[in-house]
Amino acid sequence: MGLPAGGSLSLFCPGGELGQPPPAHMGIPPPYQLDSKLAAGLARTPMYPFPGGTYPYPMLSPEMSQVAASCYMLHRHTPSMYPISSAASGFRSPYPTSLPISSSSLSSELYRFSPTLGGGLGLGLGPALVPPPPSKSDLDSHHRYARSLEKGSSSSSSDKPADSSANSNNKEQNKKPHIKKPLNAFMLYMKEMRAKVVAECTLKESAAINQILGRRWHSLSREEQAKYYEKARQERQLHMQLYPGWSARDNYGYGSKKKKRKKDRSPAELGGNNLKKCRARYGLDQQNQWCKPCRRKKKCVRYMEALAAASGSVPLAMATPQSPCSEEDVKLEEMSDASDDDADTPLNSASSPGGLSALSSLASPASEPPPAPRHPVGTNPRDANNPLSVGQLTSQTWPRAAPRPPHEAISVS
DNA sequence: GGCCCTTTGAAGGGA
DNA sequence: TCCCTTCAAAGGGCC
Repeated sequence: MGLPAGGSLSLFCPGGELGQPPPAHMGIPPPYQLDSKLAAGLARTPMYPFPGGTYPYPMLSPEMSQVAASCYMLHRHTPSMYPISSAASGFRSPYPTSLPISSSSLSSELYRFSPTLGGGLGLGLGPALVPPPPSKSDLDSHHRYARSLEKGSSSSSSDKPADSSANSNNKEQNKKPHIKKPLNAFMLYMKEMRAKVVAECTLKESAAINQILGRRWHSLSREEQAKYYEKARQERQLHMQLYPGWSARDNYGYGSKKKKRKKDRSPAELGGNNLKKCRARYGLDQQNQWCKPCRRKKKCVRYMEALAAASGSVPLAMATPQSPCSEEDVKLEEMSDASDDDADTPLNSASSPGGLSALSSLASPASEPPPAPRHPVGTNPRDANNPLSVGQLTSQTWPRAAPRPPHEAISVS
């Protein structure tokens, strides 16, 4: 593919073309430089194994997927980012009354505003479309907020912001509407593509859907990603205009207790092997067993927790293994698996035949065998007898239209 | 009922 | 400067 002017090719990515998104202050779409952080991030191994595939729908070719995605973008409203609430919900509208927002058509308590709405304050991001009904999470969070307004400081800890030990904080929260963060590029992409993925798959679990979307995001071309980065940049700009004093920090602890999911991992997850970092514990050929921070070349969670000699066990609860919803996703999974390891790690390493067991073992404590994946009969892409098996599929060409370079590895120094 | 899961990216604070 | 944490969306799963 062509290289944008002034750009540089990324060293490696599962999609082969990815790089680092531009800094927030840059108004230009990528060329994204791939730094080590991103490279490590790209090497993530999804926590949801995708052992089997159900292909209930005719699959779009990658090209068609992209076309469909583009069409989708053209015709579907990009839901607004920022909630505006009715009086019934107990929220104040966070929007200036001068904003060209019409909520007359809203059927819900929530209204989401987007730069795309009505031309988006001249940003021209897209057509004005009817906002979608509130999502479950919207309702969850906003109900939480509404409850917090009602309950005040007498609510349970789970209803209070983690840093709201003081009533003053609560009062402050009561006064402030919740202004949501502007969506980043990937979130915008997810919003657009989620419905399509859901339609293609039998999956409905968002966690699984998000994994697919994450893979597809990596498989997007730079230009395609650039569209979303640009959208996100404009969203942020608009958000800054609307809420000059707003900080993402304002939302910390909003509506619920502080989340510390990642850090709460316990020794059980450590596999019982304590004071060794993942690299030393599992070796380079079993990087799929590494904790995420190690994969990202960051501090080893397991090591740190072992150091802290944390007690209690909170094994990472894994959701039911889901199926990739397309051959493309199967292949993306393969690529991702491969990218998790360095170049010296074969696609199907001995430690992780097919990669799935490794994924599962990553998800579960080493001492516990992962739950058997549920494969619809004949749909397991790992099944050699399956015409859609990975073995069959990986002999085919890369799904994307653009030719994919062979895997290039980022050396782990 | 409400948090968790999962994904990437942005942002802010701390070291 | 790097690292860590939180939050954006989404909705089924699970306690």
